[in-house]
Amino acid sequence: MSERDEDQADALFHALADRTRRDILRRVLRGEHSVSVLAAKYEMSFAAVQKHVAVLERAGLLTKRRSGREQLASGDVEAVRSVASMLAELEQVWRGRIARIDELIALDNDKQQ
Amino acid sequence: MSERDEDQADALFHALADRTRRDILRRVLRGEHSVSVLAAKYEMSFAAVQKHVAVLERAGLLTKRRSGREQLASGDVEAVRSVASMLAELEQVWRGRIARIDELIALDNDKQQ
DNA sequence: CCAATATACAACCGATTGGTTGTACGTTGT
DNA sequence: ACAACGTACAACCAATCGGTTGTATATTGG
Repeated sequence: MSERDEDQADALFHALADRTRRDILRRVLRGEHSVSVLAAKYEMSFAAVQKHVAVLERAGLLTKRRSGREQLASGDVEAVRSVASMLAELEQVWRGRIARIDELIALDNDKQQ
Repeated sequence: MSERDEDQADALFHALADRTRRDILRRVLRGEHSVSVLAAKYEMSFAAVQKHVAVLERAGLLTKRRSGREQLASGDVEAVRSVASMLAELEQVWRGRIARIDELIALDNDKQQ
């Protein structure tokens, strides 16, 4: 695994490790939302929400599109899938362990016969 | 989604948002490793690695088992799967958006006929 | 034209993070 | 018995995080 991939993984998991950001992500996956419309949903300053959006954007989990004075944020499902595939990879590592255990059991059965 | 679930999600994503911890998780998913054996693999102090293991343990991504003076850590694939299912849920949110777009297209086609 | 709106960004703050060293304590091998 | 080993945990530190307020800039509606 390359250094770039690890940086990307750091950014993705970090972005997801905050409930406000996960909630923003759910909203923008549902459809486009301007930053100020998003900000209105939370009991924190506009600037705070804007920072959360920026973290999600840097991780690639959402993209922004200008429309007049508004900035419309939209969730990127491909980035979500890339995280899912990292976890699938981890599960594969675990499957290898089970396969090795099964192999040992099989060898043991052979011996006993 | 309950507050407890959100706390758990915070802990899980935070635990995964560090490359050393992801690497430790890969190793312990492959099989049991003592904390000191894990510590030997990284260019940082034993205490630092021990803290990383503790973060993974608190998130439920690994469990420890005492064996004499050693503490054997083992990865928990169920916790990995629970993260994967959170992402699947996000992807479902996105699918709803697509479904609504398709619906609008269908309505538009009806009008034009 | 200009007041209101939407955004961006810097500076600041307390809490948390990821690392260190040092100390303490149970377990083990000789 | 005791030195070496494996672990736990506290105290500390610099850097980052999640939040704030304040300021600047571009766009819009009346």
